[in-house]
Amino acid sequence: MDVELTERAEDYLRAIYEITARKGYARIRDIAREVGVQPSSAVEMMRKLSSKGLVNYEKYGGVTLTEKGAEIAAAISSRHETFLKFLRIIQVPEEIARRDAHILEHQLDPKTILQFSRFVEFITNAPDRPRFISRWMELFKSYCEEEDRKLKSNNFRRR
Amino acid sequence: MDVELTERAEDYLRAIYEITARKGYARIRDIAREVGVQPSSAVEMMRKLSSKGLVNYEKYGGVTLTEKGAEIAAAISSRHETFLKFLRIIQVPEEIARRDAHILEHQLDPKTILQFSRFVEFITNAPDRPRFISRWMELFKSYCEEEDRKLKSNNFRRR
DNA sequence: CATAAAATTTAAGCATACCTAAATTTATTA
DNA sequence: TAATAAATTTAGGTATGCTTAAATTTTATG
Repeated sequence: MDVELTERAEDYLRAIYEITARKGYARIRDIAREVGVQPSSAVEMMRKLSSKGLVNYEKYGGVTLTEKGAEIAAAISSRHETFLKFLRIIQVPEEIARRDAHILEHQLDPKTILQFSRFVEFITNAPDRPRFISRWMELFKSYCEEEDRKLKSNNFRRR
Repeated sequence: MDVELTERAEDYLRAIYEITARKGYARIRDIAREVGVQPSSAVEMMRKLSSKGLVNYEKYGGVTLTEKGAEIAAAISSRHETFLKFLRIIQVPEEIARRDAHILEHQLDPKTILQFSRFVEFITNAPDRPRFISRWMELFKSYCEEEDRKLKSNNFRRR
């Protein structure tokens, strides 16, 4: 039942998932742009994903996800969201967070991913201790700002 | 000044760093075992790292890190420690944490790594708020245990 | 010290995934 | 609708990093 996927194959799947969510299907060109490769590379990967039954791909036709492909892509996408939220919590700037969430979403042990998502859940939704949590976030943010100030003044001294 | 390294090259550097810390030098066999490849693959990588001036390598001789190599390896190793500590904080089991720290130590943006280490610092060393922090850890741990109990009883019901 | 065992290296090959350039197909527009 | 433009595909290559098997070198032992 389980399909072995390379990190890169997962990147392509998530890309297709996001594009099809927007416009119903994905063209080779869209996929290539999203993943950051040349169209010929995207074609190559479509053949592989198609042979694994994860995408519907016909030469010169639009690409869509099969049921199996969509299921896997949704899981990847959900992991992605978890890591994005997590990076925001630890105060990583938005643009960097978006980039690095892509890296985190691969390879980690399911248990690790589970713990990441519990952390996010604990921080954001902890239902009966909101004051405690908001205090945590507040303190961590102040701590980071203080550290940033230290960094800046160090840089200044070095020049 | 900066050297471009693949993820894999970093793995080898850290392996050599750890082995030499233990016994002063590393043999091809040690490196291969540590990285989890065949000796011939390790030889191949030694040639590359040597050509970049990161390791001292002579055919049939022990491998050591150059000054530059040691500097880079130390940075990688420190990142590794940060992620290991982090995974422990979010209650990832030790064995999995050791494995996944290797994955996290690559590719992430320096700012992201900085924020991870600040988080660890904040949780473990926050000097003037130890009661608050130990309370945080305690609460998060309870939360995870509760969730684990839920998982178990769900599994039980499904059988 | 000769020889057997162990370690290392070389050689040849494979898989992934990327690229450019040329060929082909599809879409657009004059 | 014919010609041109855009998109896609194919072909041929490259780089990384891995493997096994054979050759070589080093180390250990009878």
